[in-house]
Amino acid sequence: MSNKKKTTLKDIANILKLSTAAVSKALQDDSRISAKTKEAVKKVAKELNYQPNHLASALRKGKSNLVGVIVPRTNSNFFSSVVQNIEEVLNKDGYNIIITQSNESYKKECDSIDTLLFTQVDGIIASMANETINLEYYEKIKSRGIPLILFDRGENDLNVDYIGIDDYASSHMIVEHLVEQGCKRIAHIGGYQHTRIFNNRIRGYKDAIKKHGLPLDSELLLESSLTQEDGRKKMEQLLTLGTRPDAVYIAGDYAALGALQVLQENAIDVPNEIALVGFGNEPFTAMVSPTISSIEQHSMEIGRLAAQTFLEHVASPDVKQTLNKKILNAELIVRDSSNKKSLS
Amino acid sequence: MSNKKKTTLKDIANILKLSTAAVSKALQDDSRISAKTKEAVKKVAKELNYQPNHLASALRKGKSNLVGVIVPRTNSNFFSSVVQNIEEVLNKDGYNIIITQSNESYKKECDSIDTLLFTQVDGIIASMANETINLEYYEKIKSRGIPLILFDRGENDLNVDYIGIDDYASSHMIVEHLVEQGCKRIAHIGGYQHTRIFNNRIRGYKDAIKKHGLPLDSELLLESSLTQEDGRKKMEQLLTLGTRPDAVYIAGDYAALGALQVLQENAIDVPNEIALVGFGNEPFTAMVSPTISSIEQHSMEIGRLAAQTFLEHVASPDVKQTLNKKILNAELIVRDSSNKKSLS
DNA sequence: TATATTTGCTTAATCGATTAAACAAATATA
DNA sequence: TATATTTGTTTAATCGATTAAGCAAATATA
Repeated sequence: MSNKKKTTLKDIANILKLSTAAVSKALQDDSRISAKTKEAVKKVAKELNYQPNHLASALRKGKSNLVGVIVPRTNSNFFSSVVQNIEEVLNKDGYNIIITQSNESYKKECDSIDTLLFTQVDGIIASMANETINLEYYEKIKSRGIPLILFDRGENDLNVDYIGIDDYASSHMIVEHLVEQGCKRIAHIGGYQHTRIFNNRIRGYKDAIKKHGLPLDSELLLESSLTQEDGRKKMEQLLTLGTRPDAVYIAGDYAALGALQVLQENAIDVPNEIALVGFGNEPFTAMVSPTISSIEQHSMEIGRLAAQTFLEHVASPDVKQTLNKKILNAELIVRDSSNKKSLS
Repeated sequence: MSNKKKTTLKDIANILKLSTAAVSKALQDDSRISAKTKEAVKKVAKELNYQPNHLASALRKGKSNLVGVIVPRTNSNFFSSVVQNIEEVLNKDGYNIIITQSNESYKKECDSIDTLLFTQVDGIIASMANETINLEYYEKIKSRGIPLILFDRGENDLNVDYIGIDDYASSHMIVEHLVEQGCKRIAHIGGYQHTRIFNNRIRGYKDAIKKHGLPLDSELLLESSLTQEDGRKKMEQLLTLGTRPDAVYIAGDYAALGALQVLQENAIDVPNEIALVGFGNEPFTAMVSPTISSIEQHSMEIGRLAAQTFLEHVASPDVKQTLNKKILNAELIVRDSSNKKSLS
């Protein structure tokens, strides 16, 4: 029925009365094998539909040509796009990727790391879950001696390569933009303080507010999980304030969407009464009404750089990994939710 | 520096003056190994942070405990959710999954299949790319003798397990609903005719239209790639008709969104002038204004069933795979875009 | 012609875990 | 006491590909 027996080097060798070594070398175009032999081997290999057993060669060579990728989730455009570009670059160099999602859970992330190490990946490219504070499992990757590259959500303490945007500067851009729009009381719904990137956004927000001589009111700065639901909650909270803000900068697009919905339910004019800026440039920000201003993080470039960084490490394995940051400039996409001029 | 040498069975054996065989068996709790030995082995294994080499055991056992998953893309809520549930079920049984995306490209899909077979996966769970017509690569999976399970986008001709919703019945539900809303001229922007599920939706649409004695006008039935952009195009096309439809059923949510935007740009009242129904119940259908009615495909259940089906095959490997369909009932989520009563 | 080099292949070890088969020692049964 | 069985372990083969080392034949160099 189904030709279940996979053909091996041995099968080819038997047919041609050769050793498996000769066959192996022939398939690798070794210079010490004659042209006729190579030709014959390749012919038989094709006829028998020979597929090399990856497990065997990986075991022998101590190299699996697989790279693990860990993302918090795949159903966001940012991560999906990063992954796609990592794959594109690595495929060209003969690597394949294994994607795992942590679902923002620390436990799931640890499991993912174990799975990937278990599968003997040659390296790991990861963006950390929101929950993750304990770096023990990431140290495990390092101690395994394979390259670890972080993007977007990273940690300086790990002393590995990192690719991301300048979150601090992004906050400045946003505040600057809102000030230009005439906003005088700018709130920030930020991510978790303990996550480096969100902390940087918060710092950027604070410094930019100070720089422009605006009120840095503690009730204007909220910490959020940045889900759509929590965006709603935090916006409702802001609306209960004695003096409402006239602009809200939200560190994630999903939360921004939730916030926008609350504003609309309360018949608040966006952007004129309250302007809104999100972060991440998820496709839906351009779909909803009003469209939401947001920060483009250059996911494609991040993916490509992460992959290239891995390849560099493979090329020179003796170079010890250290903290090596590649910071990209983010871009503010101004849309209706914060563009008063275009509406008035 | 980094303890690069991974500890192997041999290391443990040397320390305890045992054979690797005894160590291997001790770790597997073999009944022929004494309690003391087991204890000693496990203690040393823990101290040395022993991690079994998956490649070696997979090679020897002829089983990798890896399952390949192929999806058209990961940045859709449907596929992301299916994948997540597949993973959940399989992890419990000691399997790990490798996700690959075809990006709706036939070539990429073939590459994915090669990668997965190369990685010696124990089975493949897939949803086919839109482009895919040639089934040669899928036959390759079958001839390899490993289980192949299809979901959502499948093909009867492959004679394997399939999990999905009843697309034909879903179309009936939608048409029925629109008729109830008083619509008399219902258009359908469908997917590619050659893709089975879209074909079924088209057949369902046609039959339901006939059943209700409505006009089955060829200009009301359009074939689309179902991207947001193409949704726009096709809706613009419908608006140029002499007699415009009073309802449009679109076989994908992204295309439905594009269509909605066109309607809004043309100041057409949705749902009263033209009602709209999408397909897939992507989260954004509940986010946009008006919210879009859509079909919920029970992604979680599909994922779970797909994984369970794989496990069943593993449990009884001698059972030959045949066409075995598990069809779930879909659910119509009525929202503002097609609910005239709630608005008037 | 004698020696050196190249060519083309084979032998055998290796990667690390698993497992069938063998075997000695301890214990049980007749 | 002699034989059978159980217990606990070792030996050795195996999975399939790779590769260092070896070797004979062909060709080149002195």
